[in-house]
Amino acid sequence: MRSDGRLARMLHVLVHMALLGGKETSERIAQMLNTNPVVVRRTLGALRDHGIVESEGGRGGGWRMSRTLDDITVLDVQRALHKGTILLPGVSSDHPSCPVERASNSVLEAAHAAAEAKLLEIYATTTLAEIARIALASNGEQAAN
Amino acid sequence: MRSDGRLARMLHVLVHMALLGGKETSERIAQMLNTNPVVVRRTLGALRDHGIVESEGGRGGGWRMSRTLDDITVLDVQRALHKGTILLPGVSSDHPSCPVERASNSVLEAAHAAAEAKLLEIYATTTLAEIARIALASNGEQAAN
DNA sequence: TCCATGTGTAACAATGCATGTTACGGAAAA
DNA sequence: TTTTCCGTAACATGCATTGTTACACATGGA
Repeated sequence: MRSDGRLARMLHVLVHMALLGGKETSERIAQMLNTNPVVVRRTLGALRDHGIVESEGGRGGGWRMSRTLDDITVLDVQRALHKGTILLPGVSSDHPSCPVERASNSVLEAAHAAAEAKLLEIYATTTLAEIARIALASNGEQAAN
Repeated sequence: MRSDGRLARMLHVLVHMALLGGKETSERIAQMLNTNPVVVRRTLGALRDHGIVESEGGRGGGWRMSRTLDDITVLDVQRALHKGTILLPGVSSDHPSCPVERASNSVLEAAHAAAEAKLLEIYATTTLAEIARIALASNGEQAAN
């Protein structure tokens, strides 16, 4: 299975933006994420469509938080980035009518559903404010990245 | 995140092999999985290295179960196919020294660890015999597929 | 009005991983 | 010796994320 670093990156950058408090350009955010501005716009655009951040074009434009860190959960960010389930069961569809295949798939699906429920429970109850608190507790420095 | 159908495929084929009771060639197993023999050898080879199946070369050779379905858990198969964790947190490593990135990663890692624990609990307590029972309950036919 | 500085988006290459496929070499039984 | 298997290397393929370039559009200031 392969990783998708977007959720981690967005948590990272959202906390930074909130701590910095103002407006940030894609260029500056790209530096925080060690990537380039297009990737930032692409990913932050999804968050904008879900009311987490706002963007402004033209000179003096950039990105700004729409809500406070208290009001954003990890699940909100996850939902903005991906629709559907987080974990995918990895079932097989070689012989859809085979009862053995169906039984194998159903067992895996049930297991993954249970794991996903656990994940959702944690995502839904973890706010970005808590991440900020952890970060500040481990290091007083804020604007660093 | 991306799918990996090997676990589902191996559960499928192992139950079939046990129900059929004898020895199967890569060719016949490939038909069960709607693929080709090389993929079967590649994947079953990992199970052989973990004592789940045995292989025999030459004329009349093929694959045979090393244990009964009661004695194989989903976790055993998972472990044979993949080393390490099942779910990967999808962390970021853009600025490893940044406390905000570290806090984000640690939250995600903790959440995934909890989800993985749930998954492991189910995998470890689900035997292939149970999958066979489910399959047989839904359809009396055994050798079909 | 012109220009500098932003976002928005299309288009494409690079990467990683599972999977599919062909082509061999080697082992064992008839 | 020939047939029938497995074992493996060496590719091609499909798909999703990420990186990159290019260009259209918006906005504020000189």
